[in-house]
Amino acid sequence: MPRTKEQYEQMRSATKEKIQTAAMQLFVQKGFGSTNVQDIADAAEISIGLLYRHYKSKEQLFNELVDFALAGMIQQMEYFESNEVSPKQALDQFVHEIYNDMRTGEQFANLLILMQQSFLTGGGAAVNHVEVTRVSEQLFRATAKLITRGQEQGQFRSGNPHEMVVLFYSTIHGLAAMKMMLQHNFQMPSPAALNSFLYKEGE
Amino acid sequence: MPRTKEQYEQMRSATKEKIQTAAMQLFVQKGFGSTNVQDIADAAEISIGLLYRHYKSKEQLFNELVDFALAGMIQQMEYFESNEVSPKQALDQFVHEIYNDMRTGEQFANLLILMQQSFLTGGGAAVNHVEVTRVSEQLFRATAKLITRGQEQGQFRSGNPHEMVVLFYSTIHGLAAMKMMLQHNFQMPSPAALNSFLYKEGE
DNA sequence: TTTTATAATGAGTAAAAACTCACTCAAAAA
DNA sequence: TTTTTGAGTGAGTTTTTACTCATTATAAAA
Repeated sequence: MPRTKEQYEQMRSATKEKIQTAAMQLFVQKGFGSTNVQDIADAAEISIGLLYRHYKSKEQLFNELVDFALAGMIQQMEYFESNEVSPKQALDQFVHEIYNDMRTGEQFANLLILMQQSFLTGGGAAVNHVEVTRVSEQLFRATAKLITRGQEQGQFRSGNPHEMVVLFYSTIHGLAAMKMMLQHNFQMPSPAALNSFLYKEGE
Repeated sequence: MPRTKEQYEQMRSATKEKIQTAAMQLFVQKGFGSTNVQDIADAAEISIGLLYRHYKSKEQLFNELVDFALAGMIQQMEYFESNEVSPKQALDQFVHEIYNDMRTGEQFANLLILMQQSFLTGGGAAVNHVEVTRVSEQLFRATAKLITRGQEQGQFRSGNPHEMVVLFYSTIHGLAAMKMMLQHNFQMPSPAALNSFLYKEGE
């Protein structure tokens, strides 16, 4: 006699999405500690009570968002490890995706900032922190292998692959931070500039 | 009959420094919102009361630390504008300082992270935010001029100077963030790698 | 119109955190 | 030994914020 299972399911997932969107925005904008649940509820246009029907704590909500970022990293890592395309193609694609996303939106930048915040958040009490570190290391290793292969094939500059990986992700992460700070004054550098330090001149 | 002015002054500045050191550490480590004044007082080995004799609020303390970072940026900017050395020398020196600081300590990285946090902190209520943006823009402009001069003198790669500046500072900032995240797993890339995208091959 | 299952509400509560203030402490000189 | 002055204290107060729960709203079907 009441609504169907599917209807309820649809309602729930709709509000969950509103919460996630609002929370992501606010956590990135103000930080975990300076964001309060009332703000999140207001931004999502729901009541605090409803927020707590979906997440048992502010921390759990934050963790779920971090998990999205982790899932994205794992997916990227798996693609790098699949060897479907050449190292240069793989990194060009990756940089291109980032470029497009960061020019037109902020999805990607937000996930990176959130990831960084997961290291601040409690100092120990919060978050799976360990999981984040583990996945990051995996992605770094996968990317280093890619670079090594690229060097063997002769398209990439020589240099310590691990060092190059750190520099690569630092640059991307730094761009996300700059975008957040400079807002509309931020001008995304071209993909070519972004990975020029990886490739030999002219490649 | 009590202590001299100088003695009191010395006592005050000693505790002030303890507060600043502790606060810097904690703000960078846990973020403004997740750091509480009790923690800061404990880390500085003083009472909360004494902390409030030096700073009228947690926010004011944070702002003073941000001001240190701003002062550093202004100093750097003035050096860039003084034209005491060639563009390449100026940037090489700068990168070298960063390299040394980030290999052996965390002073520099901490200031950058703090700067980023000044954008999160209240979302508007807190911090001089506007001041930070203004000084950043000034430093960016000064650095862009330096790059332009370097290009005219033929040592620098061609490319949009503003774009190169954004990439340059993004990379540095990203390295600071990486250092904070990876902790002892972080391996600082060499100065040569760091600014290779600025210079022509072989310069 | 009534029943029913679950979404949605928000005042209320408890815990945490920012901040105050009446007091003690320390050491130099009278 | 006493006086003086400002540093230093931390229990206590106020404010903020995370979280609860008794209650209401909704819409499909009987």
